[in-house]
Amino acid sequence: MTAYNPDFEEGIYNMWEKSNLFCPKTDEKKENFCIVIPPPNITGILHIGHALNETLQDILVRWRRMQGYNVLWLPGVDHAGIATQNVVERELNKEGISRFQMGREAFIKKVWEWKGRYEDRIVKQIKRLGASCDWSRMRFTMDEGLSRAVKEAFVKLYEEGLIYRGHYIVNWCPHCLTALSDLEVEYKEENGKLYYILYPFKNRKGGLVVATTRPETMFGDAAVAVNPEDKRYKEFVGEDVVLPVRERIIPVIADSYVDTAFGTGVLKITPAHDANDFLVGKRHNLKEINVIDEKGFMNEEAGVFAGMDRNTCRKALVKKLYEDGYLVKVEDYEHAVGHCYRCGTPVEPKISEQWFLKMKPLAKRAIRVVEEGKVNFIPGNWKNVYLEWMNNIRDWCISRQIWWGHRIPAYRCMNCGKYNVSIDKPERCKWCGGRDFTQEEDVLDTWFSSALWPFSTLGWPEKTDSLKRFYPTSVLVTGFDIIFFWVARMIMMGLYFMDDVPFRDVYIHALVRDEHGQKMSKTKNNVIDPMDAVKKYGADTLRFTLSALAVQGRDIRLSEKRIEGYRHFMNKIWNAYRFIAINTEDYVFKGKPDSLDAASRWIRSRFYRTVDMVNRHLENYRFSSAALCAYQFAWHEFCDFYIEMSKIHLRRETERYGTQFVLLEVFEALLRLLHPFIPFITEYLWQRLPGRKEKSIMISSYPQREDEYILPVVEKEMEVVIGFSKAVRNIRSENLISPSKKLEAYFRVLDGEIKEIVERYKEYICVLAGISQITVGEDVPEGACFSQPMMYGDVYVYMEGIVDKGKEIDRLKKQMKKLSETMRFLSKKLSNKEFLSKAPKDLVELKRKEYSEASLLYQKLQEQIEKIKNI
RNA sequence: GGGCGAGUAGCUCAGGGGAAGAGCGCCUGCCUUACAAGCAGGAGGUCACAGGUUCAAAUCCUGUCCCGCCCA
Repeated sequence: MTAYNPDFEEGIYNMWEKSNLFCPKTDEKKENFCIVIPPPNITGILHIGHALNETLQDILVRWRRMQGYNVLWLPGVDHAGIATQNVVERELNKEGISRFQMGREAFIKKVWEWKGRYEDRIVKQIKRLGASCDWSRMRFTMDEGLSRAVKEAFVKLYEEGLIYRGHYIVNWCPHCLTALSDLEVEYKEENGKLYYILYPFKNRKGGLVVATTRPETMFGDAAVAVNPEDKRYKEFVGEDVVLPVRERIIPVIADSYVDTAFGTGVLKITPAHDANDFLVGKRHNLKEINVIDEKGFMNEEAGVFAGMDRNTCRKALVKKLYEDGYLVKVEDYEHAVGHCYRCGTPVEPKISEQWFLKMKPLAKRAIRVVEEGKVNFIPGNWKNVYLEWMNNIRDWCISRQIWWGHRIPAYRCMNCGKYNVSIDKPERCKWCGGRDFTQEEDVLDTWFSSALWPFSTLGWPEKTDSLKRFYPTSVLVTGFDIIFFWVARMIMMGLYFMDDVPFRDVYIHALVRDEHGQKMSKTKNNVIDPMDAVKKYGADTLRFTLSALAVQGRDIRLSEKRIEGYRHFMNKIWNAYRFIAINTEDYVFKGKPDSLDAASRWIRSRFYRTVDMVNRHLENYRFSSAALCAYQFAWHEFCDFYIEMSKIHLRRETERYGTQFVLLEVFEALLRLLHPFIPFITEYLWQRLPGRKEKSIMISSYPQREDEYILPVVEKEMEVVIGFSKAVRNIRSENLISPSKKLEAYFRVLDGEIKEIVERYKEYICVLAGISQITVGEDVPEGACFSQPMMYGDVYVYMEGIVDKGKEIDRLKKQMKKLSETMRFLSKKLSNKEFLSKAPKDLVELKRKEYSEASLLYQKLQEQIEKIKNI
């Protein structure tokens, strides 16, 4: 097969899995390396962001495993409370069934069925990407162990006074019918209206005009407020006004919260339907009048408007206000409106009883560990984002009025009505001794269980070996969108329950966008489904593309063309293998070769330099640099030059073995170097190389810097060889000389050392440049020649009469132009006294040398032009 | 309103004080027995703008303009 075809990928994965290669060894002495996967939601299928996330983790995990670490990559999925409940509900609605008809228990059963289906699907997809997770440790946020951990955590936090139940205004989603945390609300700019409404005084003429974006909440107004400093309204503070339409009497109060510049400087205060008003209400002891029900409909407080939904009511009410003469004016007004991040419905601030987790005490330490570098964000700028949020953190509303999730372990005594919080249902009420309980209906925010993930998955609250061994984990790889939702909360919980950070590094990767920088979304129809890409190009190709694009601090713009481009790299490796296989059919291992040709020593040297760079890049999470560095070596050094040069030595009996040896040696090591990025093809080809010791490349060792193989002298010599070859190639191409035409070349070399190198490696140059014969001398050759002056020496190619004198002169003149620009720049520099005195000495020397070289080349070009003219 | 990031070749992006780099695209020539998913060569950029620091700025500083994201 001459072209790469990734059909073998699935077979390779099965082999790994069957051979148990993903599980950590029990070797106590080895250093541990552990990653817990950011658990994908069970709502649907894997998207390209997951593919990036899994790829980067797998690169780290495979790399460390090969380096000899005791590696655990622990997989799992998240129950994703509201999101999952919504998708399952939508499915049921299609069949005309509502979850309320089914009842809680039957509905939960349905969701578990869904979970089973989608977990399987997601796991299959993660496997298809090549992820080397230890599947025997697969966890689910609602499995038995994790449920136990959640209860344990809740009870402890409650007992220590960090969890409390409170009467508070929260963000309420009228569609999902649940409270949301502050983080789960997305603000979007909307073109609304600002309504100016007259509230007449009760005891005097006139009234106050308030400005509001939400007139329909006025039925819940408890006061109107002005700023105490506002001279315009000072005299009215303490007066009463009459609420239009409802004709309820409410006071005028003064509160510094009021912005004098907003609207008229008079605000209506609706404590039950606005978070800020709620606080004002608390300060002034105002009544909290709820006028909108949980589904967003007006209740009886709205009088004739009762039963309308929020928006219908607004329209009807505005009309009524207008008719009755209360509506002063309406302005267009752009403002941010909060929407439920799961369903997009505008949230309704609502007063209710909820469970909260106090954040300030937990945040304190979580801030310190990041400031002190015990947790390290990469790239570092995310540290500021994290700290900024943590320093302004507010209590976390953790209860949700949904069915799918961890039911809160709080039991209300039917006798005294108080809560007993405990892991299991209590025998007796600790307040009154009652025996009859009902468990709290609410469930916990999904992120509550996710916050425990790095230790709950390792067995907490049991003191397991795994926990001892792998906590703190080594690194968390995730996207910036969940730094607050998840990363921050894990750090707080880890510190609280484990008394140590959950991970030492947090690598924050980019968002994958489409080629135009747009977020991928189904509605825009610009999604690249990772599984489609895998089917079409292979998982290796997708992985390599993603890692090559995974640059720190910038979003990834992915296009199919890009993926296709990197498939060519797989093909290149595939064909390099074919070349080696064809040329080592007779190879039998006979020990280390006694001596090696220069090309072989050179490629080894280049390889180990590459190895060093790749390792350093990976240590710093520079995935893109690491991948591209290996790519550059594999394609542009190993294939472009070494394979070409090896052809000479393979032909000679005495040298054949040594070259075969190094071809195999370096290629085998190159496969190991590339394995974390492209695990399938490297394994597939590695299995086909002779003389392997291990069962799989996965558990072979990762290449590391080997100083004894790095040979600067050989590298320097090969540089000369490549330089001469390129000069000839340039002449050939520029003069449209067919590649099949063998050329005779004359190299004019004055430097003895260079002359010696050229003489010694003539063959390489011949093969690389398509030359039949090279003559080396010191004189300028006679006859018609194309020329290419270089610092090492000048290259001349004989031609029977220069076909197009003008063209050749143009080519040389173009080079002269470049040189003269260089010379002008350098001479300016070198005539600057300050440069000569202040710049580093060796730099000045270097510039001097560059100048003399440039002028020498310039002169040579001029002479050659003259010569051609005279032919 | 506050913060963060970005502006470099036609496109996507590296680089981060000593005169510009890659991939893709483009142009030219080649099926040279590993690879046409390839090989060889080439064109293409006052590094957003304006100041400043420096012998030297794409790179550091200040400001401006655009773009994106986060928070309020």
